[in-house]
Amino acid sequence: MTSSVRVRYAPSPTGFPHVGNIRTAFFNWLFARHCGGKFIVRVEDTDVARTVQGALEGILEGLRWLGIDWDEGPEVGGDFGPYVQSKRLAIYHGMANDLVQNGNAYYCHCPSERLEAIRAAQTAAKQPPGYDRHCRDLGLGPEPGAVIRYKMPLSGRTAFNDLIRGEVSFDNAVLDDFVLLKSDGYPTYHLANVIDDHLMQISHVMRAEEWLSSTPKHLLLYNSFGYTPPTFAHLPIILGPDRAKLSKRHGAVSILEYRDKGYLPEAMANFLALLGWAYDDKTEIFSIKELIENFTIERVSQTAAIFNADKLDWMNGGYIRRLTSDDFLARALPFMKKGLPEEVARPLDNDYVKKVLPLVHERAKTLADVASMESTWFFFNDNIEYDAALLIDKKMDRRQTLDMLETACARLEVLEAFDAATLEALLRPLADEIGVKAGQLFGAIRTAVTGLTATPPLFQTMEVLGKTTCLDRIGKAIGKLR
RNA sequence: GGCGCAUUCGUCUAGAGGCCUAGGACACAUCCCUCUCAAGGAUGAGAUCAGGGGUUCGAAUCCCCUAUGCGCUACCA
Repeated sequence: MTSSVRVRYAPSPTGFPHVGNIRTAFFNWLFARHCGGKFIVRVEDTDVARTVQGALEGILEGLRWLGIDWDEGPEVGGDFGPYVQSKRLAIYHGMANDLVQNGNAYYCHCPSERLEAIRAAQTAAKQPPGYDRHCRDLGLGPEPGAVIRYKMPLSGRTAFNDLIRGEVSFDNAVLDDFVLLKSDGYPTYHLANVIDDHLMQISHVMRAEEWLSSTPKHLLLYNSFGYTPPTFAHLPIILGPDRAKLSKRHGAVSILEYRDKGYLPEAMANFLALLGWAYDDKTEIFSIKELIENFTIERVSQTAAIFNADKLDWMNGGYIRRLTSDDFLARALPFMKKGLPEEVARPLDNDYVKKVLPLVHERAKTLADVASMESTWFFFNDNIEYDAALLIDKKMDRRQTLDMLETACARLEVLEAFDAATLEALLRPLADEIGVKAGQLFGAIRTAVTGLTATPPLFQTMEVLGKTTCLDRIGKAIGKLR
């Protein structure tokens, strides 16, 4: 299917790949793939001061991790390049000059001190802020330190139909004579964005809601250039639990942090898709393929959404459980290797690790959980520490527990095989024989052998731990009780 | 302050005039399963659809006002 749909994700390399940003990229990508159109990545590095080294790499890495590929952009090129704005400066200069020539823009020589002064005066007088258009009709020319400003119409209304919000309109009178070309020779977002979206033949501009207010500026610019504007769709933003814009103090906000914490890309994609989009009143689990099939802008919500970390955990756990054991093993292994601390067990025995991992498979909410103290340390660390009181069941006393453990230990010692089935066949009847509940016997052994009260199934755990280790640890528990 | 956008269970949402005594999911509670923890199953609590006016035989759904939240109001994007 061919389509004239061309959408773009236009990140500024000023920081890490924020989940809100990546979600915007994802919606654009889903839309492009759904329509059989093109998805373009364009780097908007026009703020020299805020550009940070390596930020772009992180953003692209975040995209790749989620499975988002791009048809044109950095690394892959394309017919409308370069896809980095700092390499397109000549284009912006030419276009800005044209605007000055035909009277739609003008040079402004006002120094920043003056701008600050008028802003201060406006705030003091409770006046609406904005440039006072001092240089608008002075017919000034270029000069070091000068900027080019757009000559905003003083009356009229600019309206457009947003695919998500419907009819939106603004009075031109409230709009500023905004800067098009900065004094350092770089364009502002407004200028570069409009020119590039046109030159790259972008059909739909899907961006965060914070851009809604500047859309009339863009529309006016398209008009001044004689361009046909694209269709706009302003996406709801993502908020933190306190309803404030999602930021670092809410915890992880970089998509790569989620990767490093052991979230699966397919779970993350599914979760992100549901932040501002819904298919129907019940379906929640979508593969990437299903997302592409079903994604439409009409079903994007217009309300800001709070990032619900609990639900992400739930979803991630579900995706982890649905992994085949081989797949789980392959994905969890690196987390096991880098997650366990030096003092616990080095070097790691691969065969042994492979026996441990299946036991935590259905219990893990994230891949990193496989290396947590509460889940697997006892498999690798012989110096397990715990309170002896944990050995004793609520309805039993120290003496009874001691006798029970001693009996069990003696029976275990003479066992030839030490697999789960054999252990269960021995221990379950033993509880009856001693006259305690199975849970009471198993509980004491569990604590003796793991130091914990919540673990994977006891017999499988003991099988992996092995006879020597189990007997040794039960022996120590007996010592604690004496 | 001005302008703009938004407002359904704590959270994510379904709902496009009668199907809604508002459905699903997360979280929560209780129960079942069970060697613990998970997982799974069942049940429950939880929203007078921000408030107030209209329009209509009938409104969560349409209109107006108010409130609240958020965004923009930079030579940042």
